[in-house]
Amino acid sequence: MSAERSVTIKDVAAHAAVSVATVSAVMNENKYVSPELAQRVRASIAALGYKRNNFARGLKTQVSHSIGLVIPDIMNPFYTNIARGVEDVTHTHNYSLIIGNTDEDPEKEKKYLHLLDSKQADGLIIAVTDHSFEYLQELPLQNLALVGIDRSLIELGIDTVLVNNTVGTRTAIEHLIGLGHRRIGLVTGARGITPTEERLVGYTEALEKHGIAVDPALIATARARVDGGERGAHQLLTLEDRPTALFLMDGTMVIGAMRAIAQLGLRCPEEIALICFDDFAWAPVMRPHLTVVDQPTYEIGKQAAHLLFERLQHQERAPREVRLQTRFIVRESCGSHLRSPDALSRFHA
Amino acid sequence: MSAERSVTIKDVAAHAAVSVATVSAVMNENKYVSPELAQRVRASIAALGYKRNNFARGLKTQVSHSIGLVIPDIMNPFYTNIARGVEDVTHTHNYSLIIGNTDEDPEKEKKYLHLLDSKQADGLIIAVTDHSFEYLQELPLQNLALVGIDRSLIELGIDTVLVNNTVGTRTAIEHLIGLGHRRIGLVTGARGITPTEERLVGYTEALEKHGIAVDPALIATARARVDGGERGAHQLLTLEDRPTALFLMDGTMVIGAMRAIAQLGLRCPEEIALICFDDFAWAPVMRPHLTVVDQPTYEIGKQAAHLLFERLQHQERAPREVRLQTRFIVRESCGSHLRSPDALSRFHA
DNA sequence: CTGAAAGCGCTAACAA
DNA sequence: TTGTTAGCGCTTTCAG
Repeated sequence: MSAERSVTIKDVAAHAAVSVATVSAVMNENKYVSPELAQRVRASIAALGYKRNNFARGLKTQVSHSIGLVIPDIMNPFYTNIARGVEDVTHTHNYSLIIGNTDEDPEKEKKYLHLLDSKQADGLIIAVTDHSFEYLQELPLQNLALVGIDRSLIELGIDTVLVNNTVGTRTAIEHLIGLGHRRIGLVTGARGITPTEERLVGYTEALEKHGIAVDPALIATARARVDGGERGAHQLLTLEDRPTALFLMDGTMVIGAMRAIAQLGLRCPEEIALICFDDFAWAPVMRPHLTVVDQPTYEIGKQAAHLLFERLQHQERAPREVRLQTRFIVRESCGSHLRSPDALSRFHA
Repeated sequence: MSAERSVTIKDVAAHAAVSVATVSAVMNENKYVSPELAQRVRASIAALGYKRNNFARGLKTQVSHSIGLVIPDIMNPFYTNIARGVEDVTHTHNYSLIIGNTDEDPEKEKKYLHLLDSKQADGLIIAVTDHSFEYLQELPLQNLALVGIDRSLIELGIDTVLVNNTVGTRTAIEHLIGLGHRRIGLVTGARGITPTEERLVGYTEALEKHGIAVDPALIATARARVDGGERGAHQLLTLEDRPTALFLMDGTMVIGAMRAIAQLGLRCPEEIALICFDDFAWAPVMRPHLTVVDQPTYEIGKQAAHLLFERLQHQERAPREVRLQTRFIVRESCGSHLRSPDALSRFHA
């Protein structure tokens, strides 16, 4: 069973009665070809249903017209949106997008990096699992353009796009403080990665600005998944002196937190206020409607892809770090509307 | 700026003082090579940091070790999970996964098909946008193994994996009927695609079985997105003789439906019962907790990928259609717990 | 303006 | 058991 010999550039040349060089020239539009010939060639291509072989092309040019996206988990809505953003611009460039989930496992990450490298991907957008800085540098990925997302890689001279985590967090925490909260619990994801550390800074800054001491007991570290959020929230909510508000670092964790709250028979926001990073379609349809620090996820992906294609053109351009703004969306879970009719009406507007 | 000439198999051969054929043989393990030589070759590979050029390899072998996944939208959790399932098995095969979103646009779909074809993807998993049957056949995709998901392609001799839509829907509708509902509204996605049509059959069967006439006014067709769900639900709920229950065909639409319900000031499930296809992490954290027809989405992706890799091995195997079972999960939005303490306790168990 | 021909790096006959 | 070599299909000088 062998598929019939697929049609090659030679066949097209023969059919159009020109040389292969001419066929190549019309396809690449990089040489003058008389209109008549060009026309004949195009007709032959259509007639034969010819499609250029990407292997042969790549072998010659060393470009694959594909880029990779390496992220922890596509099922996390944060990354899903990013992926969509990346994919949309990739598509407009007629490139293809290869996706790899690392599950925050450095080994898996390394494997993907090598896989994409051997596939001769032209570039890579990556949310590194931890500050694997040296590791990334050591990798023999010389020909691979890189763009980091979510975790800053600018110190490595790698283009990066992320959000202003510090400000986003500080704003939310100050809002809570303004509502009278003094014991504010924080459930973080993995330590050491940019978003966690920067948000921790925002948290600390907000507290200190208002003369509130940071209580380490109020900071739980957990897996950035539903179960992690549940565990982290549970841990904090079963403290003798439990917090009156909780800040979750991601949109999956907050689902776990709500489970923990329900399980402990607490009422949100009356007994425990709740704010989290990431907005999503169902946030407004949860009870209570979630107050969130929204990240422009789709835009992150888009910008990262733009940066990547830019670098593909201009290898030598200086590395850039793009900081996108978060948006604080007050709904109900922070308890604003309990004290301030204003906030509530703003939401319902 | 030219990256230094990358090391080739020739360099390795020279370094190890053997022929290129030997180097190739040890890498592919398809020929006997004496342990000493093999050792030497491996050492040279490591020493030189040699990585096989995928273009050259593919040009020769015509296999790319990559497959494509063409879906309407990765942001729909249904497809997100499928993608993850596909990706996981792709990864174990050391293949890479190329993703394309069609947005249900046949042109975009066609473009992706061609892109993947020209990239010489070894196979493709696809959720076709509509019954583009002839279209798919006409495509000169001879060398591309295909697997359909969600939409049945078995009549085209293409492996397919989907769920038992008819049974899933019938069960849910009968549950509603058992609860006393007689006017049950249906918000469908695009007509003509397998899931829509099969669920329509399930709906009809359930009604007819209980001697209830199908009222066309109770069936709304809409875009399978949040906004479509909202519009469709709104349309049905503003009928003079509005339904007492709503069945939504997908997990994004139901969010829209809940918005419509809230906007119309209706209480769910007291005034309007609600059931939808697809379960998701946040379904249990919505108020009311959503009663759903769960689809094993991750498993669909996994099975589809398995089918694809199987076909890659055995081109001639007869096409198969895999039907996975849905699971009816009673929570609160159907109103069961209002009438039946049993159902409620079952949920809380 | 068009064509001939030399590889790109690898695999797999075929020889030795 | 190992090596020689002919392409895979395309791009791109370089001649004409």
